[in-house]
Amino acid sequence: MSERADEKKQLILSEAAKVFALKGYRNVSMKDIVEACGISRGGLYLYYDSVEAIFLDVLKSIDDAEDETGKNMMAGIEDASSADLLLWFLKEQKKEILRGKNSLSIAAYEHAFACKQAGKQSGSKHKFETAVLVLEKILTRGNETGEFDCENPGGVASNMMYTIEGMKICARTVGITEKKVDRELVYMMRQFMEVED
Amino acid sequence: MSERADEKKQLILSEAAKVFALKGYRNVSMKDIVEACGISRGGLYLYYDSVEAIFLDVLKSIDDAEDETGKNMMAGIEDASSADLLLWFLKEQKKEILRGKNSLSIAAYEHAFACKQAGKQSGSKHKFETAVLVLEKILTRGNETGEFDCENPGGVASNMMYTIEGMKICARTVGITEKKVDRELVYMMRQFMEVED
Amino acid sequence: MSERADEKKQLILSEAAKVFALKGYRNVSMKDIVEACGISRGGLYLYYDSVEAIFLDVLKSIDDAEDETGKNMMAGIEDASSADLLLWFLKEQKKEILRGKNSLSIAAYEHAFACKQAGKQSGSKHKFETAVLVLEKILTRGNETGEFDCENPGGVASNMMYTIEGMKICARTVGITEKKVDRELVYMMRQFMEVED
Amino acid sequence: MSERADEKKQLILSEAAKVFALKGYRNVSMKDIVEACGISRGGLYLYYDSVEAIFLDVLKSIDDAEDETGKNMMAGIEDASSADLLLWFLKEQKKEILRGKNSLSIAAYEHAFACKQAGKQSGSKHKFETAVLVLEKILTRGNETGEFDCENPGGVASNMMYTIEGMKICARTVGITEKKVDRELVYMMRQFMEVED
DNA sequence: AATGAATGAGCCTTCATTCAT
DNA sequence: TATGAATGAAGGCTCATTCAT
Repeated sequence: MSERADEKKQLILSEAAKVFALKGYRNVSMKDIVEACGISRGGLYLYYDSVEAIFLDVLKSIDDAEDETGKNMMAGIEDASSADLLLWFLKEQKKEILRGKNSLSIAAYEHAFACKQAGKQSGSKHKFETAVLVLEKILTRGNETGEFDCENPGGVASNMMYTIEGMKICARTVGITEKKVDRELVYMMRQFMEVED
Repeated sequence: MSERADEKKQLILSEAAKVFALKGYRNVSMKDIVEACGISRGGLYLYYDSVEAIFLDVLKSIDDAEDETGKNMMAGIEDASSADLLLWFLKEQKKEILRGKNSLSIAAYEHAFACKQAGKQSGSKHKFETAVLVLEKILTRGNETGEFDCENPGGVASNMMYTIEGMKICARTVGITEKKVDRELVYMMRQFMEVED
Repeated sequence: MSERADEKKQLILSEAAKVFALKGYRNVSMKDIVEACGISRGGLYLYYDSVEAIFLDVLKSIDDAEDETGKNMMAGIEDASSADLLLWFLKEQKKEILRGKNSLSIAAYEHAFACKQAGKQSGSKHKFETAVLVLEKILTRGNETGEFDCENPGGVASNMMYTIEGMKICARTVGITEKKVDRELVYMMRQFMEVED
Repeated sequence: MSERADEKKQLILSEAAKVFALKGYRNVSMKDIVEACGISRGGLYLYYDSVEAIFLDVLKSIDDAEDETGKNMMAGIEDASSADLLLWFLKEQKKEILRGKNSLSIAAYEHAFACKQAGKQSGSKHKFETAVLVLEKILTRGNETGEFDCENPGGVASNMMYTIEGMKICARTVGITEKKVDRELVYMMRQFMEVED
């Protein structure tokens, strides 16, 4: 693919991302994206065959960006305390939980469901498992440094991520308050460390 | 509404429920339901104006049925131990988590998202909050009988329900195994009672 | 037809007349009439096969009633002056012109057009021609009594009715004011009699 | 709008005009127009959103054409006598009155009624008022040149147009003969000029 | 590469009409 | 007679996808 084409794809992805954040996945038609990008219907088809193809690429590009951020973060604070790492991690999760619009999460859920219905495999698996692993690593390190006292880092990590995932979905369906999120996060941390209110 | 019409509605609801379980919410058209029910297009409109109206009634009829079951269960085991009640509660949740197809949960999520996008209010809030309350009541009673040792029943209940909700959504997106569910449930119970592996 | 059935038809006609006055002809469906009459769909079909059949009967019943009124009026005022008769006639026409809603005239036009399109004959011909004849008779009598000075009563009568018909249709399309109607009527009368402003 | 699109619109308008002339306004569906134009359903929607939008544009294009003709006519015969202008004007009106099919007038009436029922404003007002003004101007000029003797040109003009409008509607409902039209026109002209039979 | 007009399938909705009760 | 549930045709509209330019 030429450099020119690559730029075009970037344009499409960044505009499409806004559309998905605003309208979810199921409500987005090729027309929406075409209009958001300011290109022609046929032009879009030169790069992507379907809304789904675009969405998958949007997700991928965002994941790549997040991985990058994550790595930089990790690298930049290699000498940070485990508690700091944990706080950073949970703060990110909290942001994601509370980010209602401007977030692709609803679109991602919708897409996952559409895949399920069609018998396809959605791409969200990797993201969740990665988060569990990162969390587990932080806990383990905290155990080593004596910051945490966590018998079963793997189990705790996976429990925490399920709870966080539960809050994420609840925020998008039944609703949740920031206070509630904070309470849950503190509750989780108490399992292996001292937290003041 | 005549009894005749009521029977027809029951037919529609039960057939539609199967369709929603199979195809989710967004993929279901009036045509799908019409065909599933073996009635005419116009005939369906005599009873329901839209797919959404049908879906809401399907949900309601199921909730009613569940409330009924729940009450009977509660009544039938009023002298059951709190531990038994908790086990029954968690077993129900586990079933719901693992019930992939044959479940309306995906459709319910999709509907909640569609509501969100349209600025409407989905009906799932009540269900979640009720579950938290039931769980809290069980925990409190267990404290009183000395079966459980749970300092903060409200907090634990809400934490447990978020975790369960997280597993539910994960089961429908990234996938989850029964073993994993069991491990999480045991982990949760360990917070306030003795559980053997 | 039994007396019972006749009463039912009367009910239908009187309710339907209101509907036609309100919604015109083309916007009226069997359902509208059924609802207005408070009878069943099938019940209506026992008496009338179509909206058109009902409308024609409504027109007929109204024409009959008007003929009756007209005859009574004519009889009751046989010794009235021709000028008085003319004034009564024009007053009736004015009322009809200005009666926007609450009038079947739009429905009648719509029906006539529908007939035209379908190659049928509408029933409005008779009404118009009758009016011309009545007017001509009044003018002729006025000539005889010396009240009017009208060389060509037939021509004037037909001219006046076309003008009145023109105002009627304009009232329903481009709009017309009462003042304008009065001015036109006075203008017409000046052709054969003295009229003060 | 590109030239290409403009041509397409022209095609649609000219085909649609035939359809409206043949079937009136209320009997015309998008499907009718689509078939008349030989294009696809979706294709038509690229240019017009509704039958009404098409009809309004048809009317407009015809009005524009008529304005053009009128101007040319006026220009070409600036030195014509007022009597000639009047004759031309009345001849046009006569043509319009007698043009049964091949005329959009029924459709225009139907549309006006549909607007009335829907509480909208139909566009026919302008046309009528313009005609009154033109006629008044002709009469006034005729007075100045001594060709006519008309005390009240405004009143006469409006009276004439109501009568003409009456004939127009009668031609489409109760029917009218050419002879009858001629007689009326002569009758009107006699009000302010000498006319031989 | 890029355009955007055009297609046609598919869904939604209404309504005249029939028919078993 | 009377009911009103049921039907299916018909019309409205949208959208993914293609294709000539």
